[in-house]
Amino acid sequence: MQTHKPRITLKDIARNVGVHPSTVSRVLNPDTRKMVTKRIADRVIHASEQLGYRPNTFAQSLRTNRSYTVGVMVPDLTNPAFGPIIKGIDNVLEQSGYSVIVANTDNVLEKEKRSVDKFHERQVDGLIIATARRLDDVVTTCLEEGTPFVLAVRSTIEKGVNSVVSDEIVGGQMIVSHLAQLGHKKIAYVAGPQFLSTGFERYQGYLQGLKNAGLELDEDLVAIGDAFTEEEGRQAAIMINANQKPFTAIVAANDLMALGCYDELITKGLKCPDDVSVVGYDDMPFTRHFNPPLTTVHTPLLDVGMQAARILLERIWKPEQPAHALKLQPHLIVRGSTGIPSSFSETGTKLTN
Amino acid sequence: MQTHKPRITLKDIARNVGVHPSTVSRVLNPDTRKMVTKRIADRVIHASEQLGYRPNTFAQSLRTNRSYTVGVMVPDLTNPAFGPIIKGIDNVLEQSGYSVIVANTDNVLEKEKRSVDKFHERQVDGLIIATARRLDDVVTTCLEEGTPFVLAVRSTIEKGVNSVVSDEIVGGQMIVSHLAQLGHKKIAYVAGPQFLSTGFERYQGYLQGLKNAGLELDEDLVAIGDAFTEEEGRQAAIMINANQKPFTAIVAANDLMALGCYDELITKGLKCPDDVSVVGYDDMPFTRHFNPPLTTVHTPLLDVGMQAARILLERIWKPEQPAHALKLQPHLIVRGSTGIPSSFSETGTKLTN
DNA sequence: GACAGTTGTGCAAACGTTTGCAGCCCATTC
DNA sequence: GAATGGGCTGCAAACGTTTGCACAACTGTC
Repeated sequence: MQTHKPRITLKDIARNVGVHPSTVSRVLNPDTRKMVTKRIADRVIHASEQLGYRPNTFAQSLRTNRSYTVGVMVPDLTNPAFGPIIKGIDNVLEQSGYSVIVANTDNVLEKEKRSVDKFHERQVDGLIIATARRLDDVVTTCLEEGTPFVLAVRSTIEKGVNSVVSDEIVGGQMIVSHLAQLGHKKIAYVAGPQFLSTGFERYQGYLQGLKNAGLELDEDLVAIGDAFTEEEGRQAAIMINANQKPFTAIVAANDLMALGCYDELITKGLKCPDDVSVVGYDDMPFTRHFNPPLTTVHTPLLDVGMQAARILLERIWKPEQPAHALKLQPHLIVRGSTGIPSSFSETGTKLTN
Repeated sequence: MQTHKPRITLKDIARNVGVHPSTVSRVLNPDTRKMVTKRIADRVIHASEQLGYRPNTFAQSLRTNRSYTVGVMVPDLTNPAFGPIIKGIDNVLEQSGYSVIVANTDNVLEKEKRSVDKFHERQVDGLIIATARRLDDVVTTCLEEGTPFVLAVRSTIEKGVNSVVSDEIVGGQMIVSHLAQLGHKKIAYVAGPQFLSTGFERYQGYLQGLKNAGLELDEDLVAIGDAFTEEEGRQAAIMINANQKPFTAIVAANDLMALGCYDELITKGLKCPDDVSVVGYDDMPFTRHFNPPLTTVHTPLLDVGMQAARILLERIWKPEQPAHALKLQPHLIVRGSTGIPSSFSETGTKLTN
């Protein structure tokens, strides 16, 4: 039967010191402390810490309409890519006294809406959205309602939104350029969902990369997955294989899908990179330990989180500022999953069984 | 220049319908709805959704002293083990209308204290703590203050705390038993921090496992890392190697440390599992893709999160209930990193270079 | 010594809910 | 028809802050 300590309020301190609660409030609030005599202020401060005063954030928020709270929406917490992002966000926000509320939406629209509703109810001061589709209801309503928010990782087609993403198109190009340089000519593509900016733009990067390298697009070597998952990656790889066209490399829209490709290659008895090279995207944790270590594009996830948080803070402070669309530069990390194409598999012989 | 919609309050609805705000409140609150006539209730509900009413949670919380918010403390969000846990927590809590505030503490005590302070200020209804040390100031103060909380993954030595963990001792035993069955006799151990229950109990399980198998402990084959990280795992493996005692298997206190061991084996030119078998712990995402696929103990991380959340809810509802210490059963997942010991490496020949 | 100006403090309203209490109305009962 | 009682609704206080305003007490000037 534990007895909860009774909450200490401004009134208690005031009574203790012998002043009015409003004076105590002024002392304890940095912005107004200068209004009150140092002598009294000291006594108030002393009393407050002696009594163990903790402001009641509800009362504060009710009065001021600021919650010092931001909402973060992520599609899937089991995807290791999102841990670092949240960590980055938390890092910078907690330093400014903000707390982060997370919501895992499982990529389902219904949940996203519910979450953003909940966030509104809770009067978050701002939102960081990592779930955006290229055209996204949730985002447009946030825009209309004037909620400060910034997109992370995924952007939308509309302009004038705060966002911090990595330059996916450049990333896609880098990959193809790397493969072309190794001598690959038949480069398959396992695309991510085209309704996500990441899926779409990486694919655009791939197309541009082909053009740059003077290679031609073969649509039989492209398959589009419905989600950024291992399983979808595997299915896409299966579909490409089913077309019976020879290829020496396969680039996947993210690391998870690349893993799916690994699986399919194994079941087909193909060795990576000897028979076919594979490259992923994201450089999520531990990709270097995969078998083989995955060549991928590194996106600075922690930075994405931190920058998103910084921009959000700016918007919260001065909402009228123009939107800030930040593009971080990705870079290619070459590991063991890419190599010189084998003339063997290039003939397609092995692919048909 | 977006014009924020003015907030709709109970008073607005009341005026609209022509009743008193308190009546509106009673209608909108499920527990009290039955108090008011259906006819009026319907009109209130209609008006409320037509006006787009959103309750002000601050006012509610201020009045009721319940925030429908819980705090979650994790040591490191980049560790993929914690994503699933948080997801599990979020899943069950959001269904009951709770929001989760996360704090990443980087394993530093200072931050943990700050976080828990912050949580108190925000009047969270409960805490889920995944950062606990075996003796932990933060936990004991929470206990004294009567804050409802439950430990996840890591427990403390004191009894009478709510917790949901996996049975680490059994897990440790299973590993040794598996290796012994394969014929291993010299089994090294890369221990985690002994001030964490996971580190400590897994080691105890290892010791017990040796005893069960009739094997003797060789302290030269044990090294203790200061953190559950790749780097610490590598360092520990280096120390064990430095002792120049032969061994055919090495069990690491978690998957990350096992990866560190992989690295050290590679630099020593040893093959896994041909020369030495390696076992991890946790079965974090993608371990099956490692090179070689890591034999490990699966701890049901998602379940841990979900159960922790459920228990927390129970405690919030009826705080006087006795504490609930839940132990989930782990199970061994055998993959490619363990095999029959080679008599070759057993002689220690290769270990000395 | 009256005045204006400055500085510091108290007063009270307000933020939007919830909830015990009081009172009204209507139906039921004798 | 009066009394009893039960079902609905309104009233007002309270939760703990913040903040515009009023006011008191000084300081300095003419």
